[in-house]
Amino acid sequence: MTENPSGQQGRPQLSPEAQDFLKALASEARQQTLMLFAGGELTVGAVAARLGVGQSTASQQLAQLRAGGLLTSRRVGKEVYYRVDSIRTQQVLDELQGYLRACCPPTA
Amino acid sequence: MTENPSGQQGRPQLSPEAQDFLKALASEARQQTLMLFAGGELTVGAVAARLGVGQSTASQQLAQLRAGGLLTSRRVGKEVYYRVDSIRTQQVLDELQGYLRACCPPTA
DNA sequence: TCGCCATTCCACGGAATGACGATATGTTGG
DNA sequence: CCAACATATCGTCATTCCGTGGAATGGCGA
Repeated sequence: MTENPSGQQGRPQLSPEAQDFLKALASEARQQTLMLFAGGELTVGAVAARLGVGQSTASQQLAQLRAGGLLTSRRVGKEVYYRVDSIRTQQVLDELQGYLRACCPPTA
Repeated sequence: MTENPSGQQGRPQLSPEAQDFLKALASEARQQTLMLFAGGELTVGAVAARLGVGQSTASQQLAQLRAGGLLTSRRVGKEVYYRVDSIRTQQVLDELQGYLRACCPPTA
């Protein structure tokens, strides 16, 4: 259990999205996946092909990145295009920065 | 494995420290641990007591947070005091921000 | 309606993580 | 030097995570 048996400790003040953001980026595989989007939009199939992984794997990774606010998706026909969500990414990053300042004031 | 047979995709451009930073913060338990330091310095024993975990567990968590650039340590007698490393934390955060901008230009 | 693409769920192995106890390292005091 | 204390490290075990392939579901278009 990564759990807290006594449950006495308070919970983190980070939003669930920020939690997912960190988890999404903490994986080297997902960092690489994210880099694929430097060129623009990509479909699930395209990502799977470039990474050399199964289609369901790609779909899951993309879902995690989307949950973390790093990607958005848009359905075009039968295909779904993913792309970077710069705005939300920046927002979460700002939240993170605020969290770190709150927890650890640059005092002495 | 997380390997890439084709080896075409480069490795992540994030520094090892930034990697550790993300991994350290991706854990809810370590987020809580970090919050303990809002008040100032703490020894390993104090952290273990407050978290209600074993001494070795606390030591390892603190080591991970230190590896990620979030904490520094200072030895006083037989005790080791940990505290937040605001400067390095900010540096890593900046690197992260740069990485995200690089991978995902706010194009269209 | 049929076929395609994507998503979701399943169960499975392997790798990584987290916590613990025991032990090693290091430091202070007697 | 030795004993006692605080920390670090090591070995082990349980749990979680990751990626896979396969199958079922849903949406959309021909």
